[in-house]
Amino acid sequence: MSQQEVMHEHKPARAGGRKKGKDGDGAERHDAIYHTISDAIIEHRLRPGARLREDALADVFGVSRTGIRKILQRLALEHLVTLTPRRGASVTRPTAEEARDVFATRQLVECGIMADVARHMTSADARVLRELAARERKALKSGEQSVAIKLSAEFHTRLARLSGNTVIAEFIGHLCSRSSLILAVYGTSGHLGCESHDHDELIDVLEAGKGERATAFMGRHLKAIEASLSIVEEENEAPDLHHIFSP
Amino acid sequence: MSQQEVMHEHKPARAGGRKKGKDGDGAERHDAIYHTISDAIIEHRLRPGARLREDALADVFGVSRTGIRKILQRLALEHLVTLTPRRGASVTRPTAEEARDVFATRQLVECGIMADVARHMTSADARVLRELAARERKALKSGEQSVAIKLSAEFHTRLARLSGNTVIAEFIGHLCSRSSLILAVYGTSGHLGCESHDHDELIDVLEAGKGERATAFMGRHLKAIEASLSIVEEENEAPDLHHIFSP
DNA sequence: TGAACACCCATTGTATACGCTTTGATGGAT
DNA sequence: ATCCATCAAAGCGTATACAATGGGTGTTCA
Repeated sequence: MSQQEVMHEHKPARAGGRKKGKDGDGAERHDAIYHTISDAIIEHRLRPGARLREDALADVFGVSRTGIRKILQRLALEHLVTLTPRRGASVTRPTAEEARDVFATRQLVECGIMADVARHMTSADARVLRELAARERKALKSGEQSVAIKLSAEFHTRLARLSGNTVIAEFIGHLCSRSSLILAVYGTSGHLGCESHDHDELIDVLEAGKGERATAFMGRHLKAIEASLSIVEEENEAPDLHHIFSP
Repeated sequence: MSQQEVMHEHKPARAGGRKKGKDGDGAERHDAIYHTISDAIIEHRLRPGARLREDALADVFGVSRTGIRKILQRLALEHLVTLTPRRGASVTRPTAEEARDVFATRQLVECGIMADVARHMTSADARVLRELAARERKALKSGEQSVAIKLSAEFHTRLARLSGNTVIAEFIGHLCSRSSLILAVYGTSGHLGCESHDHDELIDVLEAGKGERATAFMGRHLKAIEASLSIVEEENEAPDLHHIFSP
């Protein structure tokens, strides 16, 4: 019900296209839709469990179901949405096990690239990252959790890209997206995501070229995030109506 | 070509279908096709660069292009095929950089899970893995490189699954598939893939619970594989004809 | 009154048709 | 003779139509 407002930018169709009026930009259009939906999920404007009906999305974005299906499949392969055979798509609700595995994996890979990142980081890179961290802090302070969460994921993703290893950077990007989902389900309302100044400190250490210290710092940082969650198996599917309404 | 007989029943669709027999297997059918194509790529029966035309595949497998497109997209997201906008699909030809990144990543993650694998491995697991290793050695000896390559990838993938971390295991599976492609492009005809007895030795160490030694062993193992390749940037697409013909 | 069955609707799965882009060829002009 | 332009064909991109399934609801019988 609340996911409706996500798609405000209706779809002025492709009327205005330049030169080749047609939809030469069709591919880009799909990519844009993908990012719109993806962002909405990462920012928790589409909560886990939310259903994503194909023709609803189709006419919101002004494309046919064919294109939407393609996008949903892509999201499914990234584990952001779950495709149940005859039931359609819905935003993935990560299990406790998945949550633990994702963070264990992040611990391994994000720590593992810190040395490389420290080696490659330029002052320009540091500036961009600090800018991100600043925006994140500001969003956090002004209560815009959605924005803060997305910025945090983007920070980690960009950081990974500095390792120079495209393969692992892409993977870390996916892990960060999934982490946003995990925060949505298992996050305690108190503090969410990364501590305010952790990211800034991390940049300092990295810019100083201290790879080993950065590795340790990232390890603590991720552990802190995970510790702030309450990852407990909730009574899945067909749950606890009894438990809810009994007292 | 053994899949031909599958397709003669062109698409009487589900006309005559026995009651529900129907396409409860529709999804499974697509999955089967996916694995068929995927295996063909991993086994080098479809070499990098090979074009995969949609309607050709469609009528080979007796489904419509719609289903094929879905499968090709999935393969594309796993980097096994490359989708060029108006030109269709072709088996990915990994770049040298990609090859290096894949192996660097494998070094990090596969070594990183050895401790967990050593902890979880049961004698039953060891038996299964030894069986795989034996089949791989046999295939290698009898000159069936295709089979050996696939078995090697499967060995590493199964091993990763023993870590208990589904997320990282899936990732490693993808990396192994991509490695098969890399072998196809950069492999020197001499020896390919894993040394004959490496896998057996690794199982011994793991079964003995020596996590650290297993980590080191895996590190050497992967390094040996990478060293057996000749990863050099080949003049990619429309390259340096100038450079080639100038002197 | 409760449970089971049947029907209907909502929604996905699949195929096909059409349009556009690109590639390769052929013919004409310089 | 070579180069360029126009045209034809082939293959991908998108939309739409149709079939089938599963769930929800209403009704009926015990």
